[in-house]
Amino acid sequence: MIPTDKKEALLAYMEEKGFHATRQRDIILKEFFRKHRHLTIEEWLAEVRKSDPKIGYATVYRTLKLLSECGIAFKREFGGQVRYEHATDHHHDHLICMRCGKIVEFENKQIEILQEKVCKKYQFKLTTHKMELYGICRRCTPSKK
Amino acid sequence: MIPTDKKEALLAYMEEKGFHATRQRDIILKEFFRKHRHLTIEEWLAEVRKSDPKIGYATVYRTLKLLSECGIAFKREFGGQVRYEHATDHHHDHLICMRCGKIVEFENKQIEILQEKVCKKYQFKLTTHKMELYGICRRCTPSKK
DNA sequence: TTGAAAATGAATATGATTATCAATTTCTAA
DNA sequence: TTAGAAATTGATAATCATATTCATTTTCAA
Repeated sequence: MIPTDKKEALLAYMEEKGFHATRQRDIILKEFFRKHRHLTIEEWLAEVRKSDPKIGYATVYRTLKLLSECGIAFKREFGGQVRYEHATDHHHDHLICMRCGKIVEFENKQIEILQEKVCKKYQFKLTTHKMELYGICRRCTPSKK
Repeated sequence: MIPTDKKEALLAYMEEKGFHATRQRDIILKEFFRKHRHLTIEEWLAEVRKSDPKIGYATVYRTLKLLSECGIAFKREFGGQVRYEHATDHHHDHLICMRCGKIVEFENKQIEILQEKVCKKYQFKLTTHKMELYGICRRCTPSKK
């Protein structure tokens, strides 16, 4: 369920920092990998509490931060809401349905090449970017019958 | 100083809504057009208070919201900070220097065409998008001498 | 097993934004 | 011009998401 390499990365990071393994962190890690989604902290908290209703708000905050520090999670911000998603080794952006909230990850090398071009034009050295496409997904589009 | 058409747009909007003209709104509008920048509310407040130190926080919030409602300003969000910029008739995105905070507006039709393509691929109907390129501007790049 | 260090979770603090409300200002209509 | 209804202001309080504090509990190395 939990990818071995991710688990090891976390343990190595905790070892290095002198952090302790705890029941709560185990639960949160397990729940994090059970869902392949881009959930808000509120939503992750709800998931985690299905396993242990006593887990606190702050612990979820702290543990998601920990997961992003050791490269297991990415912290994202869509429309003012912080979300944590599974880290990937390739860069990707997001397509968001404004009606149902569905989020699709996509990659487009051509766009990234053009972004580099824009930066060159303005003499900027590109470090990172943020791109979100907002629209209406197929399921939310009224059919034309 | 204040573009006539913008001033008229605001007056028409206020007329329609039954809003009153006030000294504070005049000052804020004037200051808004004095600066061609993407300032935060905090920063606009500071500008406005140079003309009238008694103007309150809430008034600036409300008036910038008013300006965006009638199409004079655009509300933006960079890195968790809300900013208000001059409205333009063409869509544009932003290039942001991570060191000095310099913001450059740019337009790139090719990227927008590719964004449409991505949406088509995932069967989304594109409504709007958000793209920010973060980097280091020329002035902030150490020269290689 | 023990004690130092870290983690938890409840509560509180913070920072940005929004709402409340009494006092003031604007504007319409007589 | 003026009265009064409606809107605005600005100080303050409320809200919301996130971060911090701290006493208690847990972990882990010796």
